[in-house]
Amino acid sequence: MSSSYHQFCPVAKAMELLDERWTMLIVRELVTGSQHFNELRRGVPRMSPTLLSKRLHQLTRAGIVDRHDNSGGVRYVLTAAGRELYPVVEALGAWGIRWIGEIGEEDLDPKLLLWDMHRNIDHQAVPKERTVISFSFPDVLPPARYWWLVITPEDADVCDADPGYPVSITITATLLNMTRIWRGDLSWPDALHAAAVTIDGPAQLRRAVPQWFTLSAFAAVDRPDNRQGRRPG
Amino acid sequence: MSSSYHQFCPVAKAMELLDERWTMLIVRELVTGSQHFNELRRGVPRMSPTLLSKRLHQLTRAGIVDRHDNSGGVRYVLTAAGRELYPVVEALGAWGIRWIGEIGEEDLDPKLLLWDMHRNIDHQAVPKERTVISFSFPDVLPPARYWWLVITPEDADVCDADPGYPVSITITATLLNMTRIWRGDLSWPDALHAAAVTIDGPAQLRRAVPQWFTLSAFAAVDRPDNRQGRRPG
DNA sequence: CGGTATCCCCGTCGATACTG
DNA sequence: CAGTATCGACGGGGATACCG
Repeated sequence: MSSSYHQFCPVAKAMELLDERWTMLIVRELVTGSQHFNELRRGVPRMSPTLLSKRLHQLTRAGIVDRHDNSGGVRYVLTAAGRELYPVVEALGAWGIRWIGEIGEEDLDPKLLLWDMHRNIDHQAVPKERTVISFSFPDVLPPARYWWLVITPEDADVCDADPGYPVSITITATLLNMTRIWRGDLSWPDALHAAAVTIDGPAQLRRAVPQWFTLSAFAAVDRPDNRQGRRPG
Repeated sequence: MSSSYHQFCPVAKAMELLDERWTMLIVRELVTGSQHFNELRRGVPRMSPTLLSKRLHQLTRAGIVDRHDNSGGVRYVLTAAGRELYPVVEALGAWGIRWIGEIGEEDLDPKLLLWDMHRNIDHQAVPKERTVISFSFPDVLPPARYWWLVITPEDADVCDADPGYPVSITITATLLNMTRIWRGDLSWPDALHAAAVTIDGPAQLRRAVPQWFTLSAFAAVDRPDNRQGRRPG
């Protein structure tokens, strides 16, 4: 229970509910479409389950989230009030991508990156057959260096072990560069031209890869001044 | 120093800087135009000076605020990055006013209310001569029951003691109702009609009073469903 | 899958007093 | 006016283990 600011200002009243650590990130996850407890956890892996549980209770009491216990598992769903937090998340993200360009070593996480990417695949753009993308992050120590994305027209799965299917495309990049592409700090064309990322596989697929991913929702936000944004085209 | 979320998501990076207690309220004050330390304090009176000082340092280090030490006193001014937090404050306030209609006894503060009102006077609408408005909050215990607003074409001052000038207008309302008017939860016409507020003074001035105040920036936000908003006209 | 229980540390914050 | 100094309590939240 966060304490009150003792102010009638609506900004203060809103922040009483939202300024606690992790809360906005949970809202972000819910806005993104996660609903199940363990699904939410994947979006905030460094949060303890106890604390996540507590926050979900708080958000429920605040009328931002509804807990549905239908058969099929428990689902946390945004209420009308919760859905209207979208502009807040949007404004925060747009500001963050514009003004916090430097992301540290500590902020990088291949699992989180793959988890984000798998949620933002343009299934229209991917081949009808099962497509397996192998990711290699040469700068990451072996347990987390190799990842696979298994994409079908209906679904996408993240694997941290070789799923066994033939690999269609291999993407090699430092974790930072792959993250920068995802965030829109670096465009695919620029990255390929500078050899910041390498795509291996049949030429036809290789050229198509950038179309497969809808990048971060904030990738398209304009950057201040001359900072690198997504290149048109 | 707030700790990191260890996430590359721009929402997380933004909240690392903004999710600490009081921080967004200071940004709100800066956006509103306050610049001097003790001026900022008036907007967040329950914050200790130590903590305000700490937050201002943090915001400065984060590149959100610049500290100007020109002669004329120290001024805290938003940087370009800081100014761009306006949409965040706006989104938070709009959400808050829509979804947090209940404000408790604890959130009411005549000093804060008068401080807000004095910053939002339409000097075009107020008579050319010095205008003194006396406020009376019958439900508030005497030390804080009576307030005065001394308005000139250039300036407006809040007084907690009779400034001595002849009073032009007396406004009487419970602190809650005056606050609800200020927030746009209750319109002037509705409040007057329901006798939730009383305006005493010359008829000509009485009718003009509602024009003198630009209400809270969030007063005009639409309310969900049938909740009371500002009445057109 | 969907959480609770427990433990303990350390940082945050509030309160108050004081200074250039 | 523009802050610092100091101090203590509390509770937030991280870690880990465990349960239905």
